[in-house]
Amino acid sequence: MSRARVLVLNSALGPLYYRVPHGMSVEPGSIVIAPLGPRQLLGVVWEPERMPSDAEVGDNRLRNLVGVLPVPPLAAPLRRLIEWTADYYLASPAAVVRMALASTSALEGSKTITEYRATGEVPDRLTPQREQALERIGATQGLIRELAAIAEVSDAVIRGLVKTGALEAVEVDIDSPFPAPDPAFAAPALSPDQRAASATLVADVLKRAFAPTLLDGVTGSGKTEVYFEAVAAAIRENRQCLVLLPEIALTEPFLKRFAARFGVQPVAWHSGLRQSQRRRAWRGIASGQALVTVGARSALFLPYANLGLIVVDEAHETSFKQEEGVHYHARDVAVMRGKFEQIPVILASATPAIETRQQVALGRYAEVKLPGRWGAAEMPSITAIDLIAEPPERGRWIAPRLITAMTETLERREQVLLFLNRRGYAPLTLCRTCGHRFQCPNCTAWMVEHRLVRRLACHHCGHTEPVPKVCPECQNEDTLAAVGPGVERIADEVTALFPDAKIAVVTSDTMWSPAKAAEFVARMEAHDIDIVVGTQLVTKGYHFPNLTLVGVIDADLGLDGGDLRASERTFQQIMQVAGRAGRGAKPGHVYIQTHSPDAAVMKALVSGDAEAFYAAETEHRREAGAPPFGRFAGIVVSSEDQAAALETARLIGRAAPNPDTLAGAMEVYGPAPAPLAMLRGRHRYRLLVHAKRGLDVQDVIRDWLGGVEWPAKVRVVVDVDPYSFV
DNA sequence: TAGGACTCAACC
DNA sequence: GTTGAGTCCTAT
Repeated sequence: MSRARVLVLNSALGPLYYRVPHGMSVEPGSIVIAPLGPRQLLGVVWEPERMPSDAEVGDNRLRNLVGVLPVPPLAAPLRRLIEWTADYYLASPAAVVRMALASTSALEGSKTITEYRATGEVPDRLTPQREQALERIGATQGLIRELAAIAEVSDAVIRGLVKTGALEAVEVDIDSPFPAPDPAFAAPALSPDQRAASATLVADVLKRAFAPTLLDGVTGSGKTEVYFEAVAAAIRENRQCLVLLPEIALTEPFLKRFAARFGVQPVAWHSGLRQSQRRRAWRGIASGQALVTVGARSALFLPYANLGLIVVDEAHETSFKQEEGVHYHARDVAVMRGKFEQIPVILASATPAIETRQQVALGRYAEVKLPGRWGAAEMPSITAIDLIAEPPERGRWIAPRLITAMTETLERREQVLLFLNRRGYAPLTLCRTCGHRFQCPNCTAWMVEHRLVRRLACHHCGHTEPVPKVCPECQNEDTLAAVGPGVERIADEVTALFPDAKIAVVTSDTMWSPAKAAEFVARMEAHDIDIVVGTQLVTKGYHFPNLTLVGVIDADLGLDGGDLRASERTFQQIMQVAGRAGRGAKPGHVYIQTHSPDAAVMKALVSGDAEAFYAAETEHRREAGAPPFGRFAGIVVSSEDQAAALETARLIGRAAPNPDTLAGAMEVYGPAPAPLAMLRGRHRYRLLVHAKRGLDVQDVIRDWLGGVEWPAKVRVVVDVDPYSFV
């Protein structure tokens, strides 16, 4: 009897055995429908020897597989990636497989619709409507509805023409193929530096071997043009490319840029796709027809038929770390996929993460450097404004020196960007009379006032409520006071300062779709905006030659919180936003407002001495045994029932392996209330595991948690290599 | 005594 | 994760 090991899409279950009925044939990777209890689930056939299994199940207990889906089996490299990801991030393989099978509709096979086209026959009875229809339709092929619209006649006229034989039905696949990018469409004139860099990357593509490379160059140095040459090389070889971007908001400008270089847009993959778009993209990717995919991190697990290159753009971005479900880091998983697929992986960044720089230092990743900015553009000057020595007016946030610079910039008819990484009007709202603060009912977080929509919003769970007229505590009217600045408040201040300037606020609240992003770009290019006030959404990927002044409202914002990467992140973020200034022929200027101009990170920004800053940061990490020299893992215990969460957290803490048995290679801190002690109505406690490099932390944690039992209402989540210490 | 809230074990 | 079975409890 033929049996198959199947990984069913059920996160709580390991692989199960099924009987393969007569006439059905499966192989490892086949996507199947498997019965499970009263239900039917998707599953993937797996090599029996590759997944740890429970006791063997006798033949008599096996149920028949229901069917095999008409799509290519998941290839071995992807199966290895799924195993590695599940293993490394302590997630269930099923949860990872789910990301690969991201479109259920695509798995059902091809679907056709009926379109119609003219046969050339003329009907016996040629009414004026019929004549008009045939004339206007010409050689067009389309749905009845579409043809009727073109011909400006009713559907009935078209159907009549079908009946007479003047139009004929054609079955068309609903998933039309993606147009092929043309590697020669608009090949740019590269600088000698760019040419040298791209030659290395192109050679890697042609070698068809695993080759991770850091593509390191300042903002505006033309990294995209350089890796586009590697993409072009892969296209010529008829192999697929994946370009990962840290945010959906960056997709739109990237699509345009890609189309300008290759003549057509690449396939986009992100969470905002419609079901039909997702289906078409998945099928194009799985068949190998879609040659270039640009996407968010979830594009990493798709079943590319013929992958030849992965590019991770803005590779230092922390948003590549998934913070829900499977807590994977897309940059690291991209490198692993490259290893399993035996293809090059390019990590492009102006401010590479210390982890990545360390891999280069160890010789595991190659490095390709681009020295200066492209063409005539110079790096912008960076000046710190000491907010203690030169404070803004009371209740204002923009210091006089920055206001002067803005005035001068606007007089030159150039554009200004003010950066503040805080959405809404003010981060805290309180009652002036009784001191009541508005807190989210579900989270340990203040409600943030959003004046544009006149609501208070929690940025963690999405809870919103109208701004009340009276204080809910003391019932006094009109006593609410906004504390601290958000982008909306800065926009108000700018309006007061420059009443004639055209101002745009750009945050995820105002730029929530690719269409909105496109609109913003168009307005910037048309100089329909003088001053942009934005969050980190505007710090990446955009190229506005007329933008010459950048003001960082609160450079200290990212430094508090005691995060191990706080300084590095601040440096990266400010370098990134500074990189928006002076990308054309005109020089750029950057002012960073700070309370601590003597902090190492501020000095590094002003002096431009990134190497010294990185060296010092790296040394700190080494001394602290922090990544990449040591490892962390978070264990977050949460429940709606606070007592149950605390109880379980303590139980897990008590069950922690004795440090002596691990020869001091691992320490456990906590449990302590997580910094966000309540999130989405769940109380949270956290344990932090700190391990030396070389210890198999995952294995230790698996053993440890495997020996502890907790009630079903308590959730325990392990975050390997955490980025968020919330 | 029907129905609801809850726990528990099995799912191949 | 989801389901059905089993248990206890309570409103009628």
